[in-house]
Amino acid sequence: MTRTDLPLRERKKLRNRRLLVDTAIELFGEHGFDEVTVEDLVGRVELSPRTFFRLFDSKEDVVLEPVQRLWGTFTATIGSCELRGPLVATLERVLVGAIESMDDDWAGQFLAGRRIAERTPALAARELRFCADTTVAIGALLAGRTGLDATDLRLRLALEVMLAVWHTANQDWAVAAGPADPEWLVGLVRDGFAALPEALGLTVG
Amino acid sequence: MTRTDLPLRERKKLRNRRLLVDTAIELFGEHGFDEVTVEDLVGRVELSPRTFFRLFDSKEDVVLEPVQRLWGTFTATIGSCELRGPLVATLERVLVGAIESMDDDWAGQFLAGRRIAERTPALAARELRFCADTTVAIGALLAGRTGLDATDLRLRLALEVMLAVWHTANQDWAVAAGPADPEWLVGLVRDGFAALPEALGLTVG
DNA sequence: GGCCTCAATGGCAGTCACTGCCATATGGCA
DNA sequence: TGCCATATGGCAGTGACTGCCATTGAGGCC
Repeated sequence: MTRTDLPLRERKKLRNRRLLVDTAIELFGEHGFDEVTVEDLVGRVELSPRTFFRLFDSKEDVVLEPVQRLWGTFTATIGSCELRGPLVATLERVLVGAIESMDDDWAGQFLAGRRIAERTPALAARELRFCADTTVAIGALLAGRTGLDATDLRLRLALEVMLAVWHTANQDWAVAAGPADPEWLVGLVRDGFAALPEALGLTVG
Repeated sequence: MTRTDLPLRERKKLRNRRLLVDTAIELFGEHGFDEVTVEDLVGRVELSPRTFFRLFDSKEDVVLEPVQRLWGTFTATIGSCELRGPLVATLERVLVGAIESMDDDWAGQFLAGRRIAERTPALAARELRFCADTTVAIGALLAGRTGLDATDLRLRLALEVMLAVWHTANQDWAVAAGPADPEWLVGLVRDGFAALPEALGLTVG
């Protein structure tokens, strides 16, 4: 029944990681990120603080694990995806694909983490950095595959614009009520990309 | 000769702030952000650590003071600027205007701070958050002035796109050699906005 | 000048995230 | 079973940051 493709030690480690993520999101969501210490958290899952910091680089990272998962698969996909049509369209396709390929429990964790991040500036900052770091990596990958220079302004702008859409979609998803539905997020991402031309042409006053 | 429009006590406070910013950028630039403690820093300017944390919210903030100054004037301007033509064009105009209205020593400090931030993840994250926070404030301001809903997708996208351009311009400015020239940055910002259509249409493969 | 008020500062003790070091325990394997 | 590699725990230490209280010094009033 249980997967045995990994040695017991690895599975134990992964189990502890998952347990910490679940418990952290639950505790932080209920009492607030700053009100729960690492010691509180590891006490709940019978681990030592020292071990926590071997499994995660920081207290923030445990909440942003779903974010890392998403961008990890995004980066993995971008290296082998089909490059057809406008680059922005490709980015949209890969992003949507990455969202749809996530585990069933990803959406709930991601959304819960995002709501915690919204009332915790330090977390919000860290999340922004994850996205920014990823775009740099993606830029290098794409430059290699397309023959463009990694410093090409258009390439970097296209990536930053993808982030722009991603951020707006995220905001709207976090606000939306109801259960965490990744397809809802996909719709918001699509809406964002579709609204780009109109946003650039928007005239006021 | 010296400005006397402020009481002595206020001037002293401001002088200490400026002194701390200057010294911090110098020390962090030479030895690295993580290698210089707050105690090291305040030792150089004969202040207590306790006072440092009353003048700045965090160790990071002292480096990002130029960033705050820029976005502060940007926000101040956006409340009273002329709203004509496409919103994105207005944002470009106000951003350029804000850069050009900075003090003479702003460019050097900003650039030095940016180069420190590039090799200090925590600083980069904080800087991203400043920008993100500002866009939220700007969004609310613009929504009030234009009659748009603050949650309007096109409005938020336009703001995020401005950030996209800003980030690329920043990267290029930090890489560029030579003395810190704000007009050079203005040119990069203009280039970024101008390249947006091409970036969105960019086709590869 | 002398005095009073209040903001700015300094010092101190404490919390908490995070790290290096060493001892211990436990899975993997012959 | 016994050996080795790795994971874990405990401990002591660093450094950012805060609350509290005593002290200093600016600004106004007589």
